Amino acid sequence: MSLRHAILGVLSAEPMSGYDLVQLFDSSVAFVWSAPQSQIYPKLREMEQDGLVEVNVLPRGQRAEKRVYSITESGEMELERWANRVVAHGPFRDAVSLKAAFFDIASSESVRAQLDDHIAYYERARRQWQNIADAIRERRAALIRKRLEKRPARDHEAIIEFKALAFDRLVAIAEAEIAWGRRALGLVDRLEPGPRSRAQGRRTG
Amino acid sequence: MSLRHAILGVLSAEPMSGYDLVQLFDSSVAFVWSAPQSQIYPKLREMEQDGLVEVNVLPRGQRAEKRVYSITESGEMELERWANRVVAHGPFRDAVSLKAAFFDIASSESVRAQLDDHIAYYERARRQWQNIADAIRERRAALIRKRLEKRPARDHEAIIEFKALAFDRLVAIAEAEIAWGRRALGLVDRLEPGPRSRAQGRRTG
DNA sequence: GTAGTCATGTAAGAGGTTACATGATTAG
DNA sequence: CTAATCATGTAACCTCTTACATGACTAC
Repeated sequence: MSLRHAILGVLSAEPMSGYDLVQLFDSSVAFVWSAPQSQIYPKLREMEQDGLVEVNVLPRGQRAEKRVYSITESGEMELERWANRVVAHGPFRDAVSLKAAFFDIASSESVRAQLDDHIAYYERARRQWQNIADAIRERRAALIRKRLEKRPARDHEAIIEFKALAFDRLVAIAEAEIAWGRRALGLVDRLEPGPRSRAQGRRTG
Repeated sequence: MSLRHAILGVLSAEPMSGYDLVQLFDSSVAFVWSAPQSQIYPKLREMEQDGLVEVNVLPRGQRAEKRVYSITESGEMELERWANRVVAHGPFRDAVSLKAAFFDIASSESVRAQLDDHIAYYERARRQWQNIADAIRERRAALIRKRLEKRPARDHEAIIEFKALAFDRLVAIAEAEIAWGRRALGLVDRLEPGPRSRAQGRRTG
C-alpha cells in the first residue's frame, strides 16, 4: 500500500491534480516511483474518502474542470506515522537474479545482449539518480524548493541531506549493477570459445 | 509471469511434488525466489494443462497420494526461450527508496531503528547469498549436483560459474546496501543534536 | 478545423497475499 | 494416541497492467 504514501509525499510538498501526478509518476519521478494513470485517479478518490486529501475543483475554460488535491492534516499525520514505521521486507523476488541463474542455458550472444542491456539500463538510471541527487543538494529540484518554503530554515540542511541520501543509495546500487554486468561480460568472454552446447544455430567467429 | 519459469528452472534439475516446491520456495531458496503455497499448486495444474510439466501420481501409504511433477520437452524449450529473451524492465518501484526519501519527517530514533533493520536484513541476506555461491562453486548444493548429472562434463564449469555469478550479484548489492546504511547512520549522528522538529504531532504554521 | 495536450475516468484480467480448510502418515 | 509433518487444495481480497473511452481546451 505504498502508492498512497508516494502520493501523500508529493502532495505534502505541493497541491496537484491527478493529471499532474500522472505526468510526474511517468516522467521525471519515474525512476523513483511509478504508477500508471489508471491507478492514480481511483486512488485519489479513495484517499479523499479517507480524508487524507481534499479536493479543490477549479474551472478550466468554460465547461471543463480540474480537481486539485491537497494533503489534509490527517494526511500529514498518516505520512508521518508511515515515515516512522519500519518497512516490512516483502518476499524476495527478482527477475534479474532468476534470469542470471539460467544464463548457462542461453546462447552466449543472448547473454551478452542481456548484459549489455542491463548495463545500459543502469547507466541511464545512475545518470538520472545522480542528477536528482545533485539537483537536491543544489536546491534546483522544483519539489524540494516548494518543500523548503514550508519548513523553517534550520531544518533545511537535514531535509536536503536526507532526500539526497535516498538517491545516493540508488546510485550505489546502479554502480554495483554496472560493475557486475562488466564482470559477467568478462566471464562470457572467458567461457566463450568453450561449450555453449545447448545453443543451436550459432556461428563462432 | 516468472513463477512459471522459476518452477520450470527447479524442475529442470529434478522432478518434485508441489509440497517439495513449497518447502524450497520458502526456505533455502526464499532468498532467490519466493512464492506462497497458494500460488504453487494452482500454477502446477495450469502448467500441466499447458503441457510444460507432466505429473506422476505416486501412492503414499495406504490411502494418500503424491503428485510428482517433471519438466516436459516442451517445458524445457520454453525455459530455454525465456532464458534467451531480454528481460523487460518493469516500472521502478522501491519501498526503501520511498521510505528513505521521507526520513526527514521521522524521528532520529526511528530512522536509526529503520537503518539498523536495513543493515541487519542485508547482512543476513549477504551471508545466505554468499553461502549459496560457495556451495555452488564447491559443488555442495543439492540442486546443482542433480543438474550437473544431466549435463556433459565439459559444460560443468560454465554452469557452475554462471549460477554462482547470479549470487555474486546479490552479494554485491547486499554490500552496497550495508555500506549505504552505515553511511546513513553517520549522517543521522551528524544531524542528531539538531532539530528533528516534526517528530511529534503538531500543527504547522 | 484539426492536431496536440489537458483532464478524468472505467473494465478485464493477471499476479500476489492472507486466511481458511482438510486429511493422511509417521515418529514418539 | 497425539503431535508434527506430509500433502493438496480453495476463497476473498488487493494491487497492478493493459486497454478502452470520452471530452474540453489551445495553438496553429
